[in-house]
Amino acid sequence: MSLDETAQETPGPEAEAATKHMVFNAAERLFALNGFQNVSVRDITAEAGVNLASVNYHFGSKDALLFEIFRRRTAELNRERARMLHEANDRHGGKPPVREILTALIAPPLRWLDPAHEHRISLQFLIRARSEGTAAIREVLGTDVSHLRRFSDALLAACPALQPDEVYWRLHFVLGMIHQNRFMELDRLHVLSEGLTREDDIAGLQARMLDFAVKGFEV
Amino acid sequence: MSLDETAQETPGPEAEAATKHMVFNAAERLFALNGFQNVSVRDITAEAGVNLASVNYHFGSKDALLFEIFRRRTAELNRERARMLHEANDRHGGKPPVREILTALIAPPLRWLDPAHEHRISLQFLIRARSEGTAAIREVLGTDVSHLRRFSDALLAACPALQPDEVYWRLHFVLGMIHQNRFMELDRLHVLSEGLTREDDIAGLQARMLDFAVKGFEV
DNA sequence: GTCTATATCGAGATAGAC
DNA sequence: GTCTATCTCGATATAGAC
Repeated sequence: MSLDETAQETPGPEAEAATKHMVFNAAERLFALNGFQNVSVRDITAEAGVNLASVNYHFGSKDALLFEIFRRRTAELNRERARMLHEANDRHGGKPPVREILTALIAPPLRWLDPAHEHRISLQFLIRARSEGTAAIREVLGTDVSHLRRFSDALLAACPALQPDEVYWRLHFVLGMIHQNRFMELDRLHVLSEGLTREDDIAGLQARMLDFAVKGFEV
Repeated sequence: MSLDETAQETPGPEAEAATKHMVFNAAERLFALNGFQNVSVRDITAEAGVNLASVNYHFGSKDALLFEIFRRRTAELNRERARMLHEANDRHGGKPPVREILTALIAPPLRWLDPAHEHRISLQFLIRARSEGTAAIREVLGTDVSHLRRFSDALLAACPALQPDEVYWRLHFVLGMIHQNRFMELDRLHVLSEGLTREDDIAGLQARMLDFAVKGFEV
């Protein structure tokens, strides 16, 4: 009486949800690895082991599928970051130091990057969607900065000696460091360093990124 | 007796070269602004004001055209960087300090970013091609690290107190900062800072990036 | 060499049977 | 709800006229 088999043979609400999830996960994985335009609806449904029409039935269109993955993962990542920032606020009476703020910004995506983390591929998807995404995604990225503003405001408060534009620029630099964590760039680093860099040592990477970024905010 | 008109009406070797150049420039511009897959051969030839078949006649295929633009611009950028590194070597007896090395890495792409520079769009193209490019481009990027190695070697010599893997990671971070200079990211920064950041002040940006990066290499 | 017309292909979306 | 078969479109590439 395997639940899986039962679900597949007598499709009920669970089976519908299961199919939708399989499409979602297959699409995210393929988009992350090969890019949006290089992945066809046929690739996705084949990888998921479902019917060709599933994408349009469950999501409306390939574009809408991409957008829904982007929305969900962005919300998840931002939620983790916001929670860490909130906790840092609580610990420091509403005015956390730079290192704590940057930790809230950096730690969640790096946690996702861990080979043991279920969202390792989601981070690759998000970084890719950011540059290759559809017009709708670029729209959102370009105009909705409310999430980032929590961090820039915190940094402004933590760096009263700096000109505000300086703070924004340095935050911009840190974001560049975070976006550099695609498989492609990490592989290239591995080749360049001839294996010296241990890309799977996430704790070490986080410590290095934080040290680098925090130093950049000094003076 | 306009040379342009003559060239168009009696196509000679100059006209052929002119057509090829127009295709090259139109393609680079459209690829940089809209991405490779979103630009059709029809878009390119229409923008260039030439015949639809020109792309295949002069370059073989759309893929080959992309690769040729990538090759040419990469070579130009690397040449500028290598020259600056070479000059820094000359000024410091073969062992330049970190700031000079990072200047050689950062200054050329930032010069291209200047609105007054003829290669402003080429830099956008290069950053985009790096993430969205074809398999051939990713191949080159992933395996050919000879150009980067000149910089990592110089940094290793300039930072004897650091573990080599530390140096490679920090170089990786700086590359992330450089790749963050797409129009999209700069526009987003402009929105976030509510216009405080002056993205067209390239000298200021270079000073800020260098200060940030050099601090990151301290200790 | 250039251009028009077209061959060929693969994509996303969908109608209709079950 | 699911799946098969198909519609329709837009892409690259190319053959052949000039």
